[in-house]
Amino acid sequence: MIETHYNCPCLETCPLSRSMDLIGGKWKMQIICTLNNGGPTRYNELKRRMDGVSNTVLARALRELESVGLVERREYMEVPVRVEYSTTEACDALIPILDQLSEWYEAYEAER
Amino acid sequence: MIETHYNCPCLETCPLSRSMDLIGGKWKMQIICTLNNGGPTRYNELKRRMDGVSNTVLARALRELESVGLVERREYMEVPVRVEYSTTEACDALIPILDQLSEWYEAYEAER
DNA sequence: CGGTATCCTCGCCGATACTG
DNA sequence: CAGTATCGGCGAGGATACCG
Repeated sequence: MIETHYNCPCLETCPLSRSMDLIGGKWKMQIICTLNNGGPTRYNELKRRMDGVSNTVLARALRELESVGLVERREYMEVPVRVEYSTTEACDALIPILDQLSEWYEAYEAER
Repeated sequence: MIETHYNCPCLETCPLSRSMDLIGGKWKMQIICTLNNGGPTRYNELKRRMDGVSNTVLARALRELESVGLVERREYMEVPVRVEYSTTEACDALIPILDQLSEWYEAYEAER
């Protein structure tokens, strides 16, 4: 019998790892949840709701999420300027999966 | 109209964040995938299949996964000693969700 | 209001050597 | 074989000040 290599598919191209590259950071899931719950949200309002995040970090995470198409940034030419962030369709498709992950954790914790 | 606070549920007790505490590190999902694909696996065999992980890091991740009940460690009193790692039931319940996350990524990537 | 610029810290990750 | 001990770097995360 020839020794087969059951190498983990989670190497360079693993879609699971790639997913985590997109939503893995410390705040990204929280941003997604907040935008999903509250709809389009202005920058400072988002920051208030996320209690504890700094400007540097929140702005960076938002830019990254926007650059990969998970969050949409809309700038309204008012004075003072108004900027609203919201989830994209690609992001919305992710929500049910995150919900299941939450449910899994609740069940996991209940049995411990 | 009273201003309601749609504060993100993803604060201290958010099950989503707690899930990530369990499986978030750099290698943990890969360990889970490998054990799920290959069944009970010995330490060095696991290390080989995970191509690139060091002893320090793999052993640490395995201990953490074991301590939270996602991975089981079985030590057989042979000479030389044989140790096999496998997924627990709680971990198995997670697999379908991770599969969905992978599928989401494939769809996401296809549309970009 | 909605950020950027700058600097810093801390802990994850890892290489290497060693051991029961 | 299956790890632990030790040390180090490096980058995500963050505090603070400032800007268009």
